[in-house]
Amino acid sequence: MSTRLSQLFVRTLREDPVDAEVASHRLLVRAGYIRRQAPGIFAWLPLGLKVKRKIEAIVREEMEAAGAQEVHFPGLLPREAYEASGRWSEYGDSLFRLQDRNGADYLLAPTHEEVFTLLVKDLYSSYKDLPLSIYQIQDKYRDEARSRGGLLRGREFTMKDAYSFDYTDAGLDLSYQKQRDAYERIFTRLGLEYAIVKADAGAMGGSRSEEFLHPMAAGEDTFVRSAGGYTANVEAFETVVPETLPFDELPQATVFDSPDTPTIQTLVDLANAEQPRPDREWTAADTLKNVVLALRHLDGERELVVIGLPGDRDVDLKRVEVAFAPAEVEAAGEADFARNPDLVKGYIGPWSPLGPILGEESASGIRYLLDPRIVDGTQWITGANIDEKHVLGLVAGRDFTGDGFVEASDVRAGDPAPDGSGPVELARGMEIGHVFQLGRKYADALGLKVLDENGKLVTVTMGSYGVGITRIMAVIAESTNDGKGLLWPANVSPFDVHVVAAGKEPVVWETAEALVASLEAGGRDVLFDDRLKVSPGVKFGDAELLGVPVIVIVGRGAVDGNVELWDRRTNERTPYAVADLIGVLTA
RNA sequence: CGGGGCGUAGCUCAGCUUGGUAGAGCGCUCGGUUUGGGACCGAGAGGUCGCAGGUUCGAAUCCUGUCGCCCCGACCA
Repeated sequence: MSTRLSQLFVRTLREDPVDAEVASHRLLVRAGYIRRQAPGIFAWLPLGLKVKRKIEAIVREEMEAAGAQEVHFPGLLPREAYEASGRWSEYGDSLFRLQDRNGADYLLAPTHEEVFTLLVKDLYSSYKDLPLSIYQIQDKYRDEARSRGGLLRGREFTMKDAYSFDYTDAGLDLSYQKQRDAYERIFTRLGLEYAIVKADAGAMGGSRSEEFLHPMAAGEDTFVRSAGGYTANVEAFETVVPETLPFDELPQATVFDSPDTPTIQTLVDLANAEQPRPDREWTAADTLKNVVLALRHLDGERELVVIGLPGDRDVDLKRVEVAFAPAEVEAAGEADFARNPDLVKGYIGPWSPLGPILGEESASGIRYLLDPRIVDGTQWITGANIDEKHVLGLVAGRDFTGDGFVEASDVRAGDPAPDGSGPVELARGMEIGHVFQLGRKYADALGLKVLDENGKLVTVTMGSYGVGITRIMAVIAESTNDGKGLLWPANVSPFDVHVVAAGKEPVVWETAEALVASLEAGGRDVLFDDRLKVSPGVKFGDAELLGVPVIVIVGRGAVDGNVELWDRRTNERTPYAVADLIGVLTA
C-alpha cells in the first residue's frame, strides 16, 4: 500500500497549539494525528487512526494468544445493571448519565463489568463452560474532574477491557496470571518500560490487584520501589510495623503548659527548652499528631474520625481515601469542631486528665485510628485536650489505644519495604495497564452462579483486566519524541517508509514513483511526499514531525540512480543505489 | 471545588490603557519566479471580536452578568 501526502487528509501545524502542554499532546495535534473536539475528547485523523489500530492489533494478538475471545458491547447502557452493582452512585460525578425520550436513565459506560457479568449469566450455567475469558476494545466515557495531557487522560478513551470467569479461586489465579503474562508481552512488544506495582482495588472492589506503570515525569501515580525488587503504588504501600515494647517500668505521663505552639516544630522547640530529654533532643517523630477528618458515607451520613500519626508525617489524602473507600474524605471544618466541644483545636490528643477522649468507647465516641507505627509501648508528646496544655510520655497500650490501625501517613523515600528488601525510593509513573481479581463482588451482586461438579450452585469468581489503548499511544509518543517531532517504533508507525521527493527534475519524480511502486510490491506501506511545489525544507520538517522512523530521500543523486536512507532515530543519512535500497527495505 | 490565565480569521497572536469603518505572520486560492532544511513577487478569499445586557451619536475596546476553555492545586495538626 502507499499513500500520497498530497492526497492525505492531514494538515501539519507550524506552531504549537496553545492548549497543549505535554509533548505527546502537542505533537499529535501538530502532526495532524488528532484534533480536539471537546475537553478530553478527540477526533481521529487518518494518521492517528493508523497508529491506534496498530496498537490495537498487537493487543488483540496477545489477547487471542492468552485465550480470550473478542466481543463488543454498546457504550450506551441502561442504568439497571449499574444500580445492581452499586456503581450508579459509587461512580459519582465521573459517570456520564443521560435519559432517553421516555425519561429512562442511561449511562455512557466507564467500564463494563456489569454487562459482561450479565451476558455470561444469560448464556452459561455450568462449571463445564468455565473458565471463560472475553474482551473488547471499546471507547469508554468518564467525566473526569480534570482531563489533561491530551490523550493521556481523556473523557473519551479507548480501552481494551477483558474479563475472566472461573468457579474456583485457583482458576481465577490462573486466568489472572494469563492476562498478566499477556500484558508483559504487550508492553515489551511496544517497547514500553514498565513496573508492576501492587495496587489498591479501589472502587472496583476485589482483592489482588496490580498496575503496570510506565515511569515518566508526566505520570499521575507515585509509586515506590526498592533495590531488592519491591514495587507498590503509594496507595497500596504497607507500613512496616515495629516491635511492641514493654512499658511496665515507664514513668507516668506528665501534663505541661504549652502556649503558642501552633505547629509541631514550635511544640518540639518548647519541649526541648522546658522538658529536655537527657539522652537526645526531642524531634517531630516524638510527637503524636491527631488529624480530624470527616467521612461522607454513601448513605449521606457524616462521620468524624481522628487519625493519630507521628508528628513528622503527613496524612496522605489518597491513601486515606483508599483506606475509607467508598466513603469520601474531607478535612473537618469549623462546624465539625463546634459540634464536638471535646476536641480542643490545636491540643487534640487521645487522652486527658479526665480520661480517654478519642475512640469509640471514650467520652467523645469519635473513632480513633492509629498509624501502624504507634505500637504498644511507644511514648508520645501529644495534646492534652486542654487549651495550651500538652502531655509528655503518653504510652500507647497503657494510656491510650486506638480503634484500629490505618494506612494514612505519607510514604517517604527511605521507608523500609514491607518485604524486607530494603529502603524504597519514590518515582512517578503513568498507569498503562491494570489487572485485578474482582472475586465475587459482581457475580454476587448480579447473581452469576453455575452448577459445580456436585450439582451445587456456586458463585462465579471474576477478574478484570484493562489496557488504555489511546493512553498507550500518548505514552509511546511521549517517550519516543525528540523535540523535532514524533518518532514511532517501527511496529506502530503509521507507515513503514516515508519517501520524500526533493527536487523538481523529472528524474527525481520518476525515480521516486518507481521506488514507491517497488516498496509497495515488496509489502511495505509507504507514505510518499509527492507535493510538487513544496520546498525540500518543508518536506524534511514534516517528515521529522510525522515520525515515520525510516525516511528515503530521492533528490540530486537520482540522476545516477542514487537515493539516501535517512534514519530518523540516529539522524544518519546513508547513500544507496535504488536497487540495493529496495532490497534492504523489503528484506 | 480553590487559585491563576485566556476567549479577535483554519493556526499563533497584536489591537483594548486613551471608544471612531477589523489587523499581522503562517496556512488557503489564482498567476509568475523558485526547489537539499520551513523561498519570493503580485492579486485574492476568509472574522456574529465567546454570549447577553448596559453606557454612548458610536463598543473588540468601558460597565454588569454569563458561558466556555487552558494550566496549577486539592489533605495538615
